[in-house]
Amino acid sequence: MAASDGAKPPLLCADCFVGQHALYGPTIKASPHEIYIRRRQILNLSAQKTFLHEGEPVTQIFTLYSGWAFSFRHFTDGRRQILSFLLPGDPVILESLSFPHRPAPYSVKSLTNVSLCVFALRDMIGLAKATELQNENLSSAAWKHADATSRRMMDLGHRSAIGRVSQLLVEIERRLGERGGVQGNQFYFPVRQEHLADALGLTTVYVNRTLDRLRKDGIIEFERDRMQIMDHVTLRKIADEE
Amino acid sequence: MAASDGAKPPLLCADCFVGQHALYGPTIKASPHEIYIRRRQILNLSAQKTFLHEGEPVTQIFTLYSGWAFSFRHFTDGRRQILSFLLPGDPVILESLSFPHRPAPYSVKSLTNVSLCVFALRDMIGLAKATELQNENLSSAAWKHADATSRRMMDLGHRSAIGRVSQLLVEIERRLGERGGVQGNQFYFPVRQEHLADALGLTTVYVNRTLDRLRKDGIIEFERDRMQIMDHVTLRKIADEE
DNA sequence: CGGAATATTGACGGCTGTCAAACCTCGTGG
DNA sequence: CCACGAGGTTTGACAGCCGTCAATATTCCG
Repeated sequence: MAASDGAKPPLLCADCFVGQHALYGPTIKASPHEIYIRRRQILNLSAQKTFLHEGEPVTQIFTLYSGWAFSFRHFTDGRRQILSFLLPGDPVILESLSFPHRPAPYSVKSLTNVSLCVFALRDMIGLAKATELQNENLSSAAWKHADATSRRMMDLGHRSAIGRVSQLLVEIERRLGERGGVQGNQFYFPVRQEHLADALGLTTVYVNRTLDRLRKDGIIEFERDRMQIMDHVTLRKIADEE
Repeated sequence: MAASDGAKPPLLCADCFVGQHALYGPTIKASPHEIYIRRRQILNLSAQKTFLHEGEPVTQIFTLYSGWAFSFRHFTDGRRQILSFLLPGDPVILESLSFPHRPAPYSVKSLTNVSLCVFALRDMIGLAKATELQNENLSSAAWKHADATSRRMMDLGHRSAIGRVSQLLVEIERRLGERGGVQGNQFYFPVRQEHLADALGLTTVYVNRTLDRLRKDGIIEFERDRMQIMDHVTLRKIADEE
């Protein structure tokens, strides 16, 4: 099961459920000590803390052990675009493994209390080069992430509000489900409507109307911090077609 | 001056104006032979040919010597998103240097007749690793391209039609100008309104109305294959603010 | 308990898509 | 040299999605 909000990582990486599904999965299974010795610290942050800043040099990368976060960029006029939501187990700023000398292409902010396992970028580049399997694994993850982000950005210009919202819900449920974060048909969802608006290129008012429509049509149920999907088939259909 | 539509590259890379401004600039200046021996062929294609296919393995990368092309992806419903326009001198599928084992993340199609200098991906990876300066140059170019694409995709959700069109025109004029492709305030522009629509997430009808508005306001002039910018200040202002 | 953050609802208007038709340009074949 | 057809551009009428502005309700948290 995914680590819940505020939970602390185990002392030894060998005992870490999250790590075995993380970017360094191949290594941690074969030799957890290799990860453990590279973990520089465990960082516990409260909600609403920006711990990676767009444009600044990147010297550390992270694994989000527990809690939620999100990556974002600012427009010149101050609005922000949320690029992706980061769930427990997700790597943070993985791109820097491929482009170690480039400044951060986005900022990252905690949405809830989070625990982060911190690694020096230098160490992890060394690890990546150590074995071909691990290198392929990291490079593959970086590529998939870039691909998914680019595809989502594409969608913004072409889908209706209800399609965008549905797509995001389907994606989040899938990603949470892969790591045991879904109970029955509901899951923890600490996302405000303002965050949805910033992620989907909508206003909070229209996000609210769209969620309301999905609720009135019996497709979802939700309250603060909780999302429940009542009709997966229809939600997926809307996500694909609208 | 940039190579014009249909022009053929010189026999020797040492004589190539385009190459000196291309991704392998540092090497070609110091030692043009290093590039020349890696050029596998010169490929001449007519307009409307797709020469790189999304999802297929990448074994060759290109420099677009003359003519225009564009990169794109398809949505499940058949619509397409143009990711970027490729101008004379631009590298094609540069990302593969960073992710050599990944399939192509997009397709590329010629807009006019084009001449392409073709290199084996393997050879260029070798070149990149040969010197630190060249490696940094290539990595930097790949990163900048990814950054620009991501930023443009972001914009699509947040800017009005006239803002998007203006931004694209400003960008194209800038990129063409950097390589001598602008005469006075006008330039060759072999882009159909349908392509603009696919790049900007609009319909052709609305692209037409938007261009018409810019023309009636005295900001641009255009006809088939030619674009002229009459009022740079206002165009830039619209591109930035709307 | 009080204030801040978040969610909800209503009224209104504009931007943009859709559908359709006409027009124009260019290359091609007769 | 003209006729023709395909591709591309332009214009009109209309509808609907979504933003804006504003007010109110609700929940959270100190």
